[in-house]
Amino acid sequence: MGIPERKEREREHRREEILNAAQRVFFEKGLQPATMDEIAEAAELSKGTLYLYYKSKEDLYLGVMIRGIDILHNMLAEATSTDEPTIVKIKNLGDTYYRYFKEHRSFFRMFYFFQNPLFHTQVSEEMMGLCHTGNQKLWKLVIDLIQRGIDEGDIRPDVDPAECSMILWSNSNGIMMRMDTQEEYFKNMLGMDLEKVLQKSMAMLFQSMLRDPAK
Amino acid sequence: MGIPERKEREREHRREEILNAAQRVFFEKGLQPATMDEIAEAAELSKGTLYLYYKSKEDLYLGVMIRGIDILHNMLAEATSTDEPTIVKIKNLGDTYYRYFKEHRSFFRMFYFFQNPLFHTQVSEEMMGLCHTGNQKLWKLVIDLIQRGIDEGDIRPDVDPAECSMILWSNSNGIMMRMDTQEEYFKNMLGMDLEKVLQKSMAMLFQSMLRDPAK
DNA sequence: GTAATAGATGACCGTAAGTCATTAAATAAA
DNA sequence: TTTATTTAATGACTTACGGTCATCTATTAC
Repeated sequence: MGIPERKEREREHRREEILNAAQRVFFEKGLQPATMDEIAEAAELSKGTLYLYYKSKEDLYLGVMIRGIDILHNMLAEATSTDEPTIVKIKNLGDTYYRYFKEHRSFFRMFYFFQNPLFHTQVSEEMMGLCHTGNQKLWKLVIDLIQRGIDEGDIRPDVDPAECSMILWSNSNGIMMRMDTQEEYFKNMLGMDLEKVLQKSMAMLFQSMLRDPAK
Repeated sequence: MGIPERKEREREHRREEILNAAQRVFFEKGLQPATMDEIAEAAELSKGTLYLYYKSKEDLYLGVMIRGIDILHNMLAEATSTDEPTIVKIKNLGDTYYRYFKEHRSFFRMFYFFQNPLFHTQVSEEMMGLCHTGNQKLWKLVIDLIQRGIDEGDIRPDVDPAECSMILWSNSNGIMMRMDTQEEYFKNMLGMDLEKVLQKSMAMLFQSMLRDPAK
């Protein structure tokens, strides 16, 4: 009796197809301007059908965002699976997040939203759970690596890995958000080259984590 | 002929009244859920009248947000108009922003929005200009103070005041955003006390700015 | 007292998310 | 193979809300 299995596969496939369509429309128009009718048309389905597969527009949005989280996680995992010293890998994390920002800008922008609690009022428990899982995987990856740096003696033992991750994340994210929306503004108003600010600030933060600031 | 003047005063007064109503409704319900009908009712006016005074819902939102910027600016200005040493004043900036976060949470949350470019599609040039002006005043206050710290010799001369402000802002803002939305989550998942993380990270950043890290 | 102007109103419009009765297709039963 | 049943898909419809505008009202000018 393979019918239920085949149906389940078909259902999964359709969910993916809908997500593909949603991704195209979201990336082209943005969350707010994208309409369910447009997504339905892109998916070559009726609007009603979308709601058989996803509870709400926000759920669709989160579905796409989770793809973005996975991509980032894969990039970070790859960047830290080399045979370089741990301290170099930690540096790689920052560079990789910046590369993600440059290469997957649309995904990066989606993270803005999730940040804002006012915009997930219609999200299903399931999607929220997936988001948290993905998020946790990201944090774990960074925290574990810093812990390893401590264990290996390159990073000061009084550094708290979780706190340290938070600081690195806040700094890079804050600056990249500015780069995304107001790069020109900051260039003109304050003569700031945000890319340089990012590099310098990350270097500074790394420096202050090191046991031996000579290196 | 004082009639035009009186009318102008009345118009200003009504604009303020509408903004008061909008603020009440936005603070109670949030931007998305708040409706123009509710604001009109709170202002004891018809919806059409709101549009005689403000171009759009987003303009109203920005009007309220600008109040929040002004409050923050006043708090920062006051915190740095003491006769303490400059280096202490810089420390005060961070503490004051945190106090703002605690005491004016609703205003702090409004800043999320402005951050997100997808949500000001209906904003008037005028309001946008006011926002930028307010924003600039904030940056100027911080940058000038850091410059003074350099001039007085407490802060390393190779520090770039604008870059430095950006780093301090990114860090504190990033952590406070997390505190706002996910304080419990980070406490439970990673055992992080975000308030402590904020204190420690700010201390660390100040430290690395100092000419003589002894103090 | 009347005309002209400015201010306020709320019914109305357009749009878009989400629903649901109906239809179509696929599977199971006879 | 035909009929019944379950499952999937549809799109017209409902609801909600931002924004508009012809109409009405009050104020000012003449």
